[in-house]
Amino acid sequence: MKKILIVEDDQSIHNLIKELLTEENYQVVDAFSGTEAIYMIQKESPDLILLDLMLPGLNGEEIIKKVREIPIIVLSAKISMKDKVENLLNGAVDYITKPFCNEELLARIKVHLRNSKKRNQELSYKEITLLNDNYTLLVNQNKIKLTKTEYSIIKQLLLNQNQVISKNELLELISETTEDCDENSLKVHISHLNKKISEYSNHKYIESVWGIGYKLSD
Amino acid sequence: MKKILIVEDDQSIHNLIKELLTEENYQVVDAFSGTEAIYMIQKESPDLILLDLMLPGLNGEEIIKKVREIPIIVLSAKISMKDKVENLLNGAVDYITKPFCNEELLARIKVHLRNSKKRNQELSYKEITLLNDNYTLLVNQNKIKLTKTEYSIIKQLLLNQNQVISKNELLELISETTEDCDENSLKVHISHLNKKISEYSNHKYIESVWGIGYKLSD
DNA sequence: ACCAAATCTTAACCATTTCTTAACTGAAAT
DNA sequence: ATTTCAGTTAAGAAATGGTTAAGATTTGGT
Repeated sequence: MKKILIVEDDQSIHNLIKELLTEENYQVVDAFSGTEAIYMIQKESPDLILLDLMLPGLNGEEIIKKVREIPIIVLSAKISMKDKVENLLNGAVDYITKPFCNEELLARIKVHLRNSKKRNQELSYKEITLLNDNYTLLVNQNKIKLTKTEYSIIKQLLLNQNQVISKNELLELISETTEDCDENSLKVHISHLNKKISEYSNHKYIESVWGIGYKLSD
Repeated sequence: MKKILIVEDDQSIHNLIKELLTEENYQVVDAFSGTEAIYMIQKESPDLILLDLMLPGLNGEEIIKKVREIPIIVLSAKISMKDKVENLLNGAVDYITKPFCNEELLARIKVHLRNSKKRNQELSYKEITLLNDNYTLLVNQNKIKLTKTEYSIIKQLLLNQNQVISKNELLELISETTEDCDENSLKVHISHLNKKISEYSNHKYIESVWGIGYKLSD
């Protein structure tokens, strides 16, 4: 049974959605403010989030930027194209304008739950494992805290284990989270990652492919 | 660079989208009918498909049912909720109604490309195999690291197994990656390649064709 | 709204890899 | 035999990668 977090401060809309989802056999978790949403995400780790944008506490946009692992569908009365595009680019997987049709909402939820199967698997390679809830990397069972950039990089490498990831590809990925990142920066991040990993392993993990990019070493 | 297949029979809409995507640095592949779409999917294995529903040949709905691995965004003038919901449930990842806003289309494309993972195919000839996107050549199962120039050369030869590749052709190819490469350079690169391969094989692979260029030897 | 801490970028330096140049040797064509 | 092209090798040039530290920016807590 899939768990869905509803983040919506308007009581009547909230209940409407909750009823709809419950009828469809989803497990529903509630949040009525931005801060409560953050708390519930950590506590319940839902499979999908329905997110209103205008919230007390923390607004929706900031939640989108924070949350990387869980698909977020924005439900908003804001119909401006700028809002829509911005939120999609920032990390939302879908944007539905209110008022919406129940069937469409359910269909879109199903679409994004279909994909989330892949997302929730633990990523491992040899002695390292990336934990998907927080920014933690296990190296021979030792926990290492990663920054979000380091996390993005190692995740991308783990997702494509036998491929070289070009520097540009990595940069694009990173610039989703941090602006203004060039090859120089990337070098530094990779260096940090290798240093952190090497504390608990003799194996060199991230290998450069000269002039192209990086890959996990064999 | 991501490859996107546009399936749309209306010439003007097709071109409009193609222009938009090309500007954004996507590689575009075209299909103007359902049957052509199926053919291009197999031949080109695009990373994403933009699909019009009303098509000559095979209609869009059937394509959605056939294709499982590649994300499909439906572009349709059909605005009925029934159509929308049905296609989403059948396997499309998104549904955009025409006329659409360019920015929204681009944003939604990005969303669905975020999730998609490209697969790497291999190029083989006798005992050698080029692991694509890995810059590694297998010779009798022994891994050999290639530089990007060596990779470009051997890849081109493997792509045209029974043809002689002229020196100029190879030079043009190489100058994409490194400037200032002349015939002398090319000689050296070929020599390096042959040397590397010969470590694990008695067979001579790259053969010169006097005055013309090179080919894979029989 | 402020300050402290964490994180990211910039820049400099050095090490390493790859590329080109060039000289020499060997092979093919006329 | 001579000329032209190919293959090999070594050395120097050029480009890229790794490391580090400092300054800038962002984040988090009070």
